[in-house]
Amino acid sequence: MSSPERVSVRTRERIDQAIAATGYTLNQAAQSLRRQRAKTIVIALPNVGNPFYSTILDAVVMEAGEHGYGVLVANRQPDDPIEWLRDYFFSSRADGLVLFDATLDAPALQSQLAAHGDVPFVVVADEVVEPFLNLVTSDNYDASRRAVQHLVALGHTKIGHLSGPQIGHYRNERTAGFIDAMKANDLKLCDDWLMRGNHVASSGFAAAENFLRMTNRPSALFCANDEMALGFISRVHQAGLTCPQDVSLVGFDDISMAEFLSPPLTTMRQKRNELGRLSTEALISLIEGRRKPQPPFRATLRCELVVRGSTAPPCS
Amino acid sequence: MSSPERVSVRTRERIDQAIAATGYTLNQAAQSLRRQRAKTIVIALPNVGNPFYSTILDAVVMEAGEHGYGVLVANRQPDDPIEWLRDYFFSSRADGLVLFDATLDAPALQSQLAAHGDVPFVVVADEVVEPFLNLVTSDNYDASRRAVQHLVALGHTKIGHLSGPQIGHYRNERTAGFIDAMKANDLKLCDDWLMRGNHVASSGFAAAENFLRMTNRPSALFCANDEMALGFISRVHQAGLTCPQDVSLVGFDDISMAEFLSPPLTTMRQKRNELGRLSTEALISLIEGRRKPQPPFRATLRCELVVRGSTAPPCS
DNA sequence: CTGAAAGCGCTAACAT
DNA sequence: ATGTTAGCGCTTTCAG
Repeated sequence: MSSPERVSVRTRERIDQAIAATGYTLNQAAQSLRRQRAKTIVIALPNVGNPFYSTILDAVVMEAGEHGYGVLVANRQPDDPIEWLRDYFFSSRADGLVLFDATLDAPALQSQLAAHGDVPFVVVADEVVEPFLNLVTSDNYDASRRAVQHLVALGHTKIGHLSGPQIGHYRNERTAGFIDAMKANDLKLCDDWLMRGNHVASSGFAAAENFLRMTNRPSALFCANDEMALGFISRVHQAGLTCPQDVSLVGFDDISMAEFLSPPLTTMRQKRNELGRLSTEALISLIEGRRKPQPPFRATLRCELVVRGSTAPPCS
Repeated sequence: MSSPERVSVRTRERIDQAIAATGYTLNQAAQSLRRQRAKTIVIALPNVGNPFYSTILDAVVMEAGEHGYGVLVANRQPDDPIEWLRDYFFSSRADGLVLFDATLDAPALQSQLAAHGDVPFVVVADEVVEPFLNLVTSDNYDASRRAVQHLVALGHTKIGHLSGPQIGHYRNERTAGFIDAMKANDLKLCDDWLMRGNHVASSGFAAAENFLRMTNRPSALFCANDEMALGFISRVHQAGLTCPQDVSLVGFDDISMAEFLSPPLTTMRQKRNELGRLSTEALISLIEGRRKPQPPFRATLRCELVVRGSTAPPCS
């Protein structure tokens, strides 16, 4: 019975009593079958083990729960990720998708899902993906500019960048922001100082090897995420140099540990809770038809610079 | 059709063709309803955001996926956690539970679930919970002893301990292992050196405040997890002391970042992947009746000491 | 080996 | 305001 209003108060009471007495619970499987709605969403992550994603997952689960939705985690992709995601929906296991993986070909997925009855999905990514997709993102470009600005304000002129990977043909927003900020400040972009990592600590470690071999080193580095900054500091310390005396470092994300690193990490905080909450809320509105699919849902969250010990004026 | 053998090869072929042609996908909701099986398990975590749990979640999702099971994440508990978990099962949303939260009253949950048709569940916890429950755990007691042994071997005699919280009336295995190892080595247990934290970095930070105020400080500290060790180091460095010169530190877990801390953290590695995989495998066996509920499934995984830079012989 | 039919528990539509 | 019924898509049983 879905219309509580259609029944008299007295009957309602008797029903409630019976429910309490017998311990009745609605059978979700039957309801799903009948309603063609699973009250479940899927969240697809490239890697749950990553502390950045897990906090978001937290927020997604919270928000979904408040709307009575369960959250299925889809962690890794087999050979054909799109095929695999399709299954969740065509088998009516789930009503929608929060996609945290720009390495998936979102437009292709879109057309796949549309072919079988338009499953709504929301992308959470750093890149500004196709404008017809629902997207929640941070102001990566602008945040990166502000990160550089912070270093410039401290007096740095020799600034390097450790970027994340290039995703498909999308513009890497953080790298773009870095480059434009350097140009805006008339600072030289040295090719050697533009390094590429893949968002894990070991790639920061490797970049530091590089850094240490340089004869002309930058006095500051803007890292595209905190984990790479962590790896970088690790190697630098190992070589007997110290941060921020020998090199200032700005990270990105503000993972929970950033505050407790040595030195505490200056970083651009992403509102990860908001990313998770907002995307889930939008998805559920879409599923329940409260929001029209056109125009696409778009949200950009502002990042916030958190100044800690890893940045200081240059030493020379 | 569930018995592929009952049909002739030729018919089978025709069926497969039809499937390919029409893009048929099995409707999970209907199957669940008919079979009274959701092919879904629930994983209950105290906090997904914690990097320790998220890696395990990773493994659980993997293993479940290989058996065709989906994984629902149940993150936080409302007022009555047991009531709330019950719902997943009585509403036939899920067939079993991996419970990563010893703060839940597992025996009470057990009886609740048994009342409504015996939902199988497996507990993953550090404490040795009731022997009639299915449990996957690490050899926490023994691992802690070995952690102390490592410090003793380096020449430490003044050893402190930063413990995790006390869960219900269970014995804190790591603290017990620490105490027994100290006794076995005829080392003095100083009350001041026995501190309590709650597994988050800030509690390690707070413990270090304490440490710094001591007139007679231990030369080494065994922390019940890596995050507390991180917080501890952070505060100690801030005070101008260094690790391991002024204090040696052993952590527990070997979270992915431990290797990249400054100094790299010596720690007891838990096989978190195994914890996740094994518990899920056992749960699915239980669900599918391949394993009999009696005797309970019990597994204890050995931890492994990973020696890095945060431990050294005492300096004086 | 194949076809037919009942029914899992629910909801929406219709009848009273 | 309440009662009845058909049918969601599947599996299982029973008949051919």
